[in-house]
Amino acid sequence: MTQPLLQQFAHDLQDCWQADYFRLRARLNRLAKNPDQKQLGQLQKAILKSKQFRENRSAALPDFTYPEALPVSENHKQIAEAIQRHQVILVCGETGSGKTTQLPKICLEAGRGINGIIGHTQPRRIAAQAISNRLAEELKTEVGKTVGFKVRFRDRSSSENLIKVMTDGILLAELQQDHWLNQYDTLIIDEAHERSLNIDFLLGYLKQLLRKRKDLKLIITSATIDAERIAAHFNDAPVIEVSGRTYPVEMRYRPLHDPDSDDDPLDLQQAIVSAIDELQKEGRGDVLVFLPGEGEIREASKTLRHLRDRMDILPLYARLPSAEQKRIFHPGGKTRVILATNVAETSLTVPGIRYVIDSGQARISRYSWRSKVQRLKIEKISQASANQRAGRCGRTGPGICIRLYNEDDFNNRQPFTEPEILRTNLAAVILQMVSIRLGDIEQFPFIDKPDARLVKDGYRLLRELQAVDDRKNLTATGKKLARLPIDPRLGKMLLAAEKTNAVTEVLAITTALAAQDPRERPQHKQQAADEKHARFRDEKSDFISLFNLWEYLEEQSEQLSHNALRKLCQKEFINHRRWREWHNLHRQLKLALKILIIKLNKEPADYAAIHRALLSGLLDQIGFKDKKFEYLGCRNQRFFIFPGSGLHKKPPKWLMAAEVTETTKVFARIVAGIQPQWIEQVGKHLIKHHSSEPYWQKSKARVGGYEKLTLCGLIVNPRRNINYAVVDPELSREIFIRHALVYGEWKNNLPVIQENRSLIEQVENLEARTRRRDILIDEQELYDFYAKMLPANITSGASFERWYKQNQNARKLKLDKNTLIREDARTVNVAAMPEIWRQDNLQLPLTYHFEPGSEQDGVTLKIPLSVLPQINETLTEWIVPGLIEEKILAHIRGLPKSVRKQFVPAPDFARVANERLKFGENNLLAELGKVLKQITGFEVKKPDWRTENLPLHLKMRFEVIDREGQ
DNA sequence: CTCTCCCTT
Repeated sequence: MTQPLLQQFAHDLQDCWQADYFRLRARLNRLAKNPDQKQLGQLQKAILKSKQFRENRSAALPDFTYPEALPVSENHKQIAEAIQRHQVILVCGETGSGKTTQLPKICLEAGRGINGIIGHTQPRRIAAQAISNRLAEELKTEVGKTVGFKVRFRDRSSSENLIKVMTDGILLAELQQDHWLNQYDTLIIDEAHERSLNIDFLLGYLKQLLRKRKDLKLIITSATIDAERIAAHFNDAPVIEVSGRTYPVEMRYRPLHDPDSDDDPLDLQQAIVSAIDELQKEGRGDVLVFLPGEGEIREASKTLRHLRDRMDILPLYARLPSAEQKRIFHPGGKTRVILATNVAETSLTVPGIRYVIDSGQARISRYSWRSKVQRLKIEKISQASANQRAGRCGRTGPGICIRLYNEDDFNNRQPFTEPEILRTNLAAVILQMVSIRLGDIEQFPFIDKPDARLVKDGYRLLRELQAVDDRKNLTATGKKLARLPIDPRLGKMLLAAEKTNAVTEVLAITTALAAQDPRERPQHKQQAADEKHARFRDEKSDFISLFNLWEYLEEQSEQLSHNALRKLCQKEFINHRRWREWHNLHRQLKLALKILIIKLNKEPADYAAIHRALLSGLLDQIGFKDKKFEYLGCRNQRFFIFPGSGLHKKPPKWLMAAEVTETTKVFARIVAGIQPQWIEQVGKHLIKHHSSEPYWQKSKARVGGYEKLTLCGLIVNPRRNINYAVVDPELSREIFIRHALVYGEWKNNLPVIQENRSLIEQVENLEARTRRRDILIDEQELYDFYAKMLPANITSGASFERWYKQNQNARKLKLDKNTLIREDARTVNVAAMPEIWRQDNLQLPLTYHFEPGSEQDGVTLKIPLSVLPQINETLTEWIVPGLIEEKILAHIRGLPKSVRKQFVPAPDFARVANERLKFGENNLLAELGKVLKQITGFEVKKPDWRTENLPLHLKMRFEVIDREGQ
């Protein structure tokens, strides 16, 4: 019963709308395994609805023709056939061939656009919008129906569209949601030769996708010169050449230094002057001069001052105030000389140019993975770029291009400009790739594979931003960053601002950093502009300056009409268009934050809250003022504050920079003063600790030490007190055991420690009394005893106490005397060294000290002042029994030589004499004299006895104590 | 101590 029904469904699926197909097929497969009547009914409805939708699309197919004047119209049949026959084709032809607008129509002719949408991508928003308008016009419909477009901030697309024009960035963003790009049945990637980051990523991705989606067609357009490489990347896809509708351009090479002439080489400015002279002889016509940068343009406009009454000298670069840029598109009566940067090469088309002068140079942005700095150096442009420049004068009639270099130079140049992917930081691309689980980036089929070190560096930045972990997996932060349509550094600032409660301020600032600066400085009104902008300026932070500007403009835009705001912007030197961009970006990000449930703070945030959040995205762009005006940054990089900064005159000790770029010098642009402690806190995960000097910190009963903190080589804190156990628990444990337990340098109330300590003191006292060093087991043995007993995590008094209280085993730490006394010293005669001195009824304490050479060495008798007169000094001569034999020996040895020789060997005489003496009875020397005479018959005369050279420890010391115990 | 190409989610 269900089987034929399922077959019918499978058949009907073929006629469904592409975007539904895969989803419905999956549902059908599930039901085939596990049939359910109710769900089958629902599926049937869904299939019918989708079929109907597709039929509607088919019915909406408009009639169209190809404009006869366009070259591409001649080949439309050939191209349509190629599309039907191949999955990928390349169409190349120069500008003016009409390929951009006609290709979508050719796709319709080839039957595309019904099952799914024909997606057409452009590098620039303005172009996408203009092309969709043009297409809608040619197809006699309104934008938004058959033809839609979608760019940032503006979406006029829907599933009704047969053709959807968008920026390549939009297609990439859609990839995040729909990895299969199921809503499209055809994709046209236009201007692929520009090889932007977006295009290279798309072309790599599409190569993989085409294997999985055999129904998807891909058309790539490119300049002829680049076509082969791209075709090769797509398994030698066919290349269809479409002739351009351009006029011939005569090339003239006028190098600065002519090898055939003895003249001195010209400088660039002189060369421009003579080129203009030469071209004027060819007849009237506007001139477009390509120069590397603003500086050269300013200089050239000065050099060409003398031509001003005959010609309009017009600068043209991206940052040019909008009023000045408009003059380019509204020609006056005079001949125009337009001094332009690369903007005029691709982004802007200057109408009516007859002559081009090409300096052959451009500022090229290159990111150095070695120094992590972006460089903007003047370089020689490629052949492709030079040809593009020359082509700018062949659009309305034959033109002449003067190259300020020679033909050999041209022929020796690189054929193509290096694609952006080889010379930029890849963090943002990698984040997107990881987010859509593209697997190993090394395996990704890029047309030009970026250097492994560049990929590694991109991961490095993502690690620093905590977007990926050590194993290159996306973290929770990384997932959020991938969903924010902004540079990962800036996204990170926003996420950090949630924690510091400064989202409102940081949102305004990050969007300002992502957009272009709306502040204008017209060449001749710089001072006036600076004065107007001065009131927003903050002396500590350029970021705050941006926020001040934001607040002002927001307030004004709420209060004023559109026109009034425009006028205000003009008066205040604010580029209104850029302000709109900033505002739109802000709105878009605010919405994205809302989706992530990140709330904006109502209360103003303070400086620290704002800048700590900003710092989290700029941790590798910090600097320390090392010399006057010169900063030392990460990896020993030195840099200067950009002169346009509000901090330029008052440089702070520590700063962070939104950008670090090398031009004539390494400059930090948009900077703010920071506290080094913030770096320690915000950059915790990147800080390297260099610990040193562990020591026993008696007051805290732990091991203290010091550490130096560095971040990417920069010393953030030269010397910080630390708990050493955190960095080296093993060593700390050793030090703890030695000082706290072995040496007893720990005050505490734990009985086991107290008892062990007093036991050790007893044995030490024994050593003092017996004047020996070898009774107590040595320190190492005591250390080993504790080390064996203590768990590895005991590193301080506190951790010891915790363990001791919780662990019955800890009682085993109790020492006994046998453990403490060395085996060979167990038979020490202690009685001969009494601790109490007795005289009649008097009992006084005797203390012992063993430190030869010291005043305190020997035996000390403590006598209260009150009993001092009662002390029998004669008795004290006998010192203590344990020392008397040594004292006798010393006395014998102290005798004059002639006397002394009667008692050789002296130790034997001392021993025998001692045996015969009665300890403590009468005067020691008198008794000794008697005994010696008994033994030898020799009488020692009284003056021969010397007492002054006797070692100190053989004389009783007296310590008199007054009533207060002093 | 003094200045920078261009895009985009």
